[in-house]
Amino acid sequence: MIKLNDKEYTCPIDVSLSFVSGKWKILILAHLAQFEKRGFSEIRENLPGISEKMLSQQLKQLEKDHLISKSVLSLKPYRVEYRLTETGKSFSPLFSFLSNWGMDFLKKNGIDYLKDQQLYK
Amino acid sequence: MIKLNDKEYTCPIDVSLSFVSGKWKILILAHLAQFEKRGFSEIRENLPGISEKMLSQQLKQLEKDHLISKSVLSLKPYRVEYRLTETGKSFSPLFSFLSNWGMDFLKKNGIDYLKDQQLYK
DNA sequence: AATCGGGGTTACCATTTGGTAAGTTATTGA
DNA sequence: TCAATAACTTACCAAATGGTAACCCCGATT
Repeated sequence: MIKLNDKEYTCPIDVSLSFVSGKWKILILAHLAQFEKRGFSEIRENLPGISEKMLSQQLKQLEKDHLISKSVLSLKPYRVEYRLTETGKSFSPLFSFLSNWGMDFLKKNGIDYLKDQQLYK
Repeated sequence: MIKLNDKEYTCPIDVSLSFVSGKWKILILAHLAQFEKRGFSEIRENLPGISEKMLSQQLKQLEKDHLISKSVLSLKPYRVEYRLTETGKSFSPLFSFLSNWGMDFLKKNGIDYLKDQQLYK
């Protein structure tokens, strides 16, 4: 067992997973990898089905883990901006692998995601 | 939204994640990627903390999703062997990325996993 | 004055996930 | 004969996760 910050990990993969596991984390990170900077509602609109509570929770955890950073653009009215940190960006190969794997799988099942993308509005 | 087999996915990444999300799945797959073929107890011993119930559940799901295959070597006594299918093997880049990312992170935190491995018996 | 949009929080509840412990069948070794 | 090992299953319970809905402030638009 590996011990770090009072937590135990069975192996390095376990360490990595502790950052990105959670129902929406990878999806949020991948979105930010694509768009550079996004507001709360922009992220929400890109993840059909996520509730504001969930989004808020996951963003907080990602921020705590230093994978994303939040800038408050103005207090009144309250406007924010989320973006990946360097640590967050270091997961990019993960997002592209998962995205490519998923597109491959879809293709084998008769769905051409890239071609049909306009259908998924 | 992408529809496949009565389920909905927000994007290709979501499709990929549906196969490998779950507390122990990636760890089990990565172990099988390393060892080719393993019995039930061999896997369990490699994942400190997993219960037999969990291992049994996760193996069943992985088998149902065709990421691993199970061979029954003998009925009396009951002996089995698990290994990755070709689909399972196609996730290998994922395992190596996560493993390398984890080792990098550990190194930045003063832990040299490769060097200290013998300590983690 | 009322509504919309941005960016949230809170309370409550249901579902899912995970943990513990015990039981099962069968063989091998001391 | 007793214990250990392999490969599970089952029952019961606790904790974590996730969903719904309502509520908050604030400013701009209609």
